[in-house]
Amino acid sequence: MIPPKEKPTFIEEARRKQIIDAALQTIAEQGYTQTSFAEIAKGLGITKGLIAYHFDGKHDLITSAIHTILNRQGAYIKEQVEAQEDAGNKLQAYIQASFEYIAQNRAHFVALVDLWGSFTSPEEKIAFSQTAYDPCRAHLQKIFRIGLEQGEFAGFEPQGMSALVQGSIDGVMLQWVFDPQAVDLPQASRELSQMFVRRVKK
Amino acid sequence: MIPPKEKPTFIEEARRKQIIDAALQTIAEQGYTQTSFAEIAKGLGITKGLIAYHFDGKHDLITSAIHTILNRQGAYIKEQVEAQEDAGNKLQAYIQASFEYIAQNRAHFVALVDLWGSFTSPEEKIAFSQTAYDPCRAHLQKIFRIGLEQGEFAGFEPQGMSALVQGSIDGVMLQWVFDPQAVDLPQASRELSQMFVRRVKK
Amino acid sequence: MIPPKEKPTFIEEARRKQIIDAALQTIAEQGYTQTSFAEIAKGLGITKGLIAYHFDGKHDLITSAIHTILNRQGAYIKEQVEAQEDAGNKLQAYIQASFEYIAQNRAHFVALVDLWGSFTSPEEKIAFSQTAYDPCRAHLQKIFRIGLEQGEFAGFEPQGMSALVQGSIDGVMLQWVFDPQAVDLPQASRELSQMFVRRVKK
Amino acid sequence: MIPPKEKPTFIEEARRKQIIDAALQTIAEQGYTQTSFAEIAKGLGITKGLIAYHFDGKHDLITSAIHTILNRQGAYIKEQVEAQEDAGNKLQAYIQASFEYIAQNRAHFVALVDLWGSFTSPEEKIAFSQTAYDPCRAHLQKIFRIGLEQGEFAGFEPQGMSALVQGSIDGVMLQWVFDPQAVDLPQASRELSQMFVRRVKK
DNA sequence: AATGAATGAGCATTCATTCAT
DNA sequence: CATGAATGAATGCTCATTCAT
Repeated sequence: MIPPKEKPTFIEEARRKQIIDAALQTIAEQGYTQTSFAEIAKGLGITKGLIAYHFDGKHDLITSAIHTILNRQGAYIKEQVEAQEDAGNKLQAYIQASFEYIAQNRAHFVALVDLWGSFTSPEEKIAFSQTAYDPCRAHLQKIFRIGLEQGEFAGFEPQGMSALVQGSIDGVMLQWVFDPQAVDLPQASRELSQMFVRRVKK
Repeated sequence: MIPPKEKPTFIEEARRKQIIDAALQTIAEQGYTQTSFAEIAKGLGITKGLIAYHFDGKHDLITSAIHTILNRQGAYIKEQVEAQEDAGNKLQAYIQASFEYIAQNRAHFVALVDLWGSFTSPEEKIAFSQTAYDPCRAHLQKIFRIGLEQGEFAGFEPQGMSALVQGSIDGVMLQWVFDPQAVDLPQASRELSQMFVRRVKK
Repeated sequence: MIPPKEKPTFIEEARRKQIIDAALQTIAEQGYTQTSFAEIAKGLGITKGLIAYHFDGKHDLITSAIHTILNRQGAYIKEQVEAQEDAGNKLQAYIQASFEYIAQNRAHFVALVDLWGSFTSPEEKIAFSQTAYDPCRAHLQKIFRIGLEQGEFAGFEPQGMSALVQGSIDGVMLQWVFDPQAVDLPQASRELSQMFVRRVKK
Repeated sequence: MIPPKEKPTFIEEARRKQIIDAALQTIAEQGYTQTSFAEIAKGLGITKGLIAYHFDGKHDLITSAIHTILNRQGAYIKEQVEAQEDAGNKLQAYIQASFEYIAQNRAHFVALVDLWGSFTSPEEKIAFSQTAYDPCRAHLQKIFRIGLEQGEFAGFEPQGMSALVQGSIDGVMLQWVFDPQAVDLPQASRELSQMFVRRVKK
């Protein structure tokens, strides 16, 4: 009897992480369409067969890579937000942490933007959208609800506002990802957090 | 004397437009990486050789498609902005026209997002960024300068603010492009234009 | 009733000649495999459709081009040989005229060498061989027979010797065609004609 | 430290040799322009992808094939020449070995002639010319210098004479390659070696 | 006589994937 | 675990050829 799912060994996990990081770097440098298994393998000094061995096809690798990026960023933001007590400071922390993480991991976001192109069907795109945006918007809504409940915020609708905040962060980030000289990121971070904090506060 | 560039014939222009539109539709439906000459040709009932005949390679087709999208949107926004007299209304018109055009041409923007993935080198990405963003940010800056000169606006720096406004529009649009049910576009349009108009007015 | 073969009009002949010359130049410059109808047409300022109109396919154009080269060279050599009275001088004239013509029309022979590659089947290759070599060897044999009959030449077999003379000319020419600096053509011409005249004379 | 070039495995080398031989045979039979990866693969019962796997593009395959031909012939000639003691016999051995090798490997030279057509730019042609001719002419010059130093040869200039000898061999070979019935190869071999030996001897 | 739009077959090349070792 | 040989489908692109105008 073959067990259907062995728990991954240590070396297995290490390899996967190593391959994902190499993939992200290659995608950031050369673009998704130019990133083949062979290209990733070359950068690691392994063979492309080994990548196929550790991942269940290209789709699995890409999906894992995306989750890695989003999880790391999500964890960083969560940490910063939880360090703040009141809702206004939490919102400010959310926005500024988002920009901070992006600024320190530009390659990840260059890759992420490219990876959007790896989804073909509308269903995949919607699934990716939910993976990427839903946790973010849900986090923002939670902050908004805390503020509203505690009487610190007022006069807006949490769901719509979460899309606005997240969108503003992403849109500004995008310009910077494409051309770092086009946007002054710290300034944009300050301005956006001020604007939105003012907007939602009583 | 041989003229270096004959003016294109009527049928030439019609075919190019037809192929570009088909390409945009196919990209929107199936994604850039799945969009081959064969796929586009199949949808049009022509051969892929004909596409190669009318375009100087895939890069030319993609570039032409991008310019088509951006030019059409730019023209629409310009028209709406110029219909307004004072700077505040111009800014509001810019934001709302951006969303209106996107709402009516979702496929174009689904395609546009995918086409980001068609650029491989950092140089190409920066070039694309400038093609896409520079005219938009320049237009916004012009509006801001008018408002500042006429004493209608005050207390901000036009260059940074233009990146913020454009980024907020794009980021919100992006969520809607990926999943139309995730964002209430008209509400986002109103909210954003109010926020930014308030921010820049004296 | 449609007449099977109209006699070619003046403009028809002029066009064919013009196209053949352009084809030879393009082949010499860019190689046979890089020489498309479109390339030839571009150099002439006409369309590739017109080439197809005047020639019965690519094979016809190539064949015509080869005949043009060989006829021109053959006529020049014949003229030089006939200007000489005795067989030894005729042989010398043949060899030196061969080199002279080649030296003044290098592009034609660059093209000719490339055109060998246009024949696919062994039958075509043999046919080309006969077209190219038979008249030359026949001409040489005629000179040899004159010399033998008049008692000027002796001690060899005309058929084999004609292949040797023609081969020596062609082989030396070939090195010069590939790299003009590799061979001193006038010196080779003198040396070869001296060697062969001595060999066949009594 | 990563070694820049691993030594090829046994199977790798065997495949390369197999593919090169099949390529030469196909080129000889059908001509260079008709010889596609698909055609070569079909003859071997493998896929064209495998050819692309073992060779770095068509240019690499062609270059390897040419070197294979020239190296094999060069080795054979060298062996025959070195078996002779004095310069006159070395020269005779060179000429006769050249013809012998050609006679036994006609397909290789049919292919070689066709492969001239695979070079497009003048630079490539000159490079090929040097690859093909320089070692041959250098070998001949070495023989000539030995003869001159030992007082066996006299009255000629080694460089020019080497081009003449090589050219005569190639030109006669060419007629035979195109049409084996057009030339009596053994007779030509004897005649040429006699003529040149007489010419260079004191 | 000449054009240019259109075709369709063919090309080298790329690449995720499979699998015996 | 890891390799490297092998596959086969797909891709962008070229080009001689056809034909209505």
